[in-house]
Amino acid sequence: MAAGNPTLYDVAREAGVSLATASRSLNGSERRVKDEYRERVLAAAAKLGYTVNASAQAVARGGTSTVALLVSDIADPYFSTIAAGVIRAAESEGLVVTMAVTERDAQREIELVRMLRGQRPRILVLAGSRFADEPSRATLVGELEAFESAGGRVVVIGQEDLPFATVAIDNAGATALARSLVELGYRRFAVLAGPADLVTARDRAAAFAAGLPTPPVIVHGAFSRDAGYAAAHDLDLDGIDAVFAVNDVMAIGAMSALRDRGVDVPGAVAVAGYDDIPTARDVSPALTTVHLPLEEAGAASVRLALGQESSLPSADVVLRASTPAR
Amino acid sequence: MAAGNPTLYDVAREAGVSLATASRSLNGSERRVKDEYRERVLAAAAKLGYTVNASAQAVARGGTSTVALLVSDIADPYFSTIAAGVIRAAESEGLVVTMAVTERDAQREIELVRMLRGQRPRILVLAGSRFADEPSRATLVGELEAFESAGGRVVVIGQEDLPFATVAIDNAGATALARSLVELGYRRFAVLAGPADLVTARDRAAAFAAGLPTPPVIVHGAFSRDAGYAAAHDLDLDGIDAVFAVNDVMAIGAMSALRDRGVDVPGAVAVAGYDDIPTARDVSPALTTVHLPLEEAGAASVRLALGQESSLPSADVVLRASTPAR
DNA sequence: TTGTAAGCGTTATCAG
DNA sequence: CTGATAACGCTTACAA
Repeated sequence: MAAGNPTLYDVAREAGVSLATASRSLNGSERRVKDEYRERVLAAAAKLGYTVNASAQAVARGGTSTVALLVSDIADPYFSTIAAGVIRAAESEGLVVTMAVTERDAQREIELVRMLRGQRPRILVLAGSRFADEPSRATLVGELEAFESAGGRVVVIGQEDLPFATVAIDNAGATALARSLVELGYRRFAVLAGPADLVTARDRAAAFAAGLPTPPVIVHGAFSRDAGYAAAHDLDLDGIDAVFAVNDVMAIGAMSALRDRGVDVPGAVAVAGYDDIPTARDVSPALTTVHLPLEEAGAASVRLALGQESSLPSADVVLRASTPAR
Repeated sequence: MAAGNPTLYDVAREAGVSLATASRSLNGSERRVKDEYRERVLAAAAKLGYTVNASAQAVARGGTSTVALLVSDIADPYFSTIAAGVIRAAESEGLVVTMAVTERDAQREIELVRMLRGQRPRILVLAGSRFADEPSRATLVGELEAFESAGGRVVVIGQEDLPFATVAIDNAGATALARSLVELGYRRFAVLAGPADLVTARDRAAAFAAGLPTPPVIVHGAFSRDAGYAAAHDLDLDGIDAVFAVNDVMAIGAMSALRDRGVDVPGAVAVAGYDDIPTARDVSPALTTVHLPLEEAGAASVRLALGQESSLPSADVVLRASTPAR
């Protein structure tokens, strides 16, 4: 029974009409086929279990209906939330999403862009912050420009550091957060700043410092939960009354480390993060953070690519129990 | 400059060879082309910025190199972890992943399977538990059988309730968990059991009860964090000393609800979950749960489809601070 | 409105 | 080992 898929030709034959008529009834633009034929075709298609061959369609039409999404790590809630938005918006436009993971490797990212280019997606969405002074940056930009000049649209979710349409993720909210914490009575801050050359991490750390009367202690590390844990584990807490991690997963890792060290949070030191991932409200104490409209950003990226302007909610400080008033 | 992509024909012309030779140098099977030609082709391709058109390739070859992945909700850590595994394994085989989201809607799932079938993926992975007595089940099975008889492979991640290759997710670990809790001294249990007709939820609740000397209190609801919160919010705690939620996100929601109610966890009641999602260890108290090898399951699904048998680690009980000895 | 036939970009067969 | 050329499944002028 390993039949292979029925083709449009099979359907046409079964329905007793021409290939063209079958095509028009099934996929072609509106109302150009006599109802009787159309119905016969539909019936034949159903009977044979026909599904259109998207590849053949793409070749014939000279383009696909897919959006390619490139993320750093799909298991990270930051990206999976963005992905959810991209998929939701894409589906509502009848587009299918193909996805790849860079693992924050710039070289790998370029290879993946090339591979995804091969799919001829309509839209290519790049989520995930870039590293400063990346030698391969020019190659990446060249690849993306080639994609656009061949008719594709690229959209970046994150910072405005690539010359393409971008859905901006607001990192300046860290300044407002810093001010809020100062207002609550905190004075001596440590910042778990992530990688020194990751644009997002750098921007957030800088924005946070900008909201402070005096410079914080800065600790670098990776951008992950485990790095947050490690940094907080080794942190010299002397005189520190609040820790700001440049993203929530680090902040949550840090809270775990402090707990394991026997440090009272928020009694001895307060903790704050950035992103407002879903679990931020479920850790104990619930995590103060800056809410980012990530799902919306994902959805906005495909709308932007389609030429539909849409505005994002702002990034708002969310004060929770991890930073009570002093 | 809106050139459109260069075709293989362009490359061949630029290199001064035939289409066939260009194809063979770039994609065809190994070593059949004189080095000089091959190099000329490679150079021409690089110069023109050629990338193979995957759709055309698929039409010509009669098949794609993609794996289609269907999940209930990509923002849920359970699925995003599985997705990470699928993507990792797929990439290592040179396969690209396309992905869609069912939102736990059986009708939608069928539509998506049809749409994904249109992409002619090599492999179709279905993650996400099914509902019992689904009237549309037969339709789904028919669709999947058609896919297989046309040469595709379907793999289900979850329970053995569909007649296809499946990577089993072990729900029986709930019995071991129950026994562990009894051994720790707990006696009166409440189970946040999720939807009564969701196979996974039902299996876990039943398996848990099977490990108990006396029947627990059962509360149904949705399978989400918010449902866990709601259920725990309304739960009659009288005489209850431990709550088991059939997945971690519910358990974590429940912990938040108990905290909001002013109930001491684990002092007054202990809480346990299932899955061992990454945040399970970061909530406070850290959550006792059953560890599931989700990433591995995702990766195993594509390996299984490719005929490479691979075994999964077992589901293990992980005792943490949310269930101290009584 | 329908059918014929010419592509779309690749691969694969089959002679040179 | 190379090069014409016929598929592959579908869309879309162009004719009828």
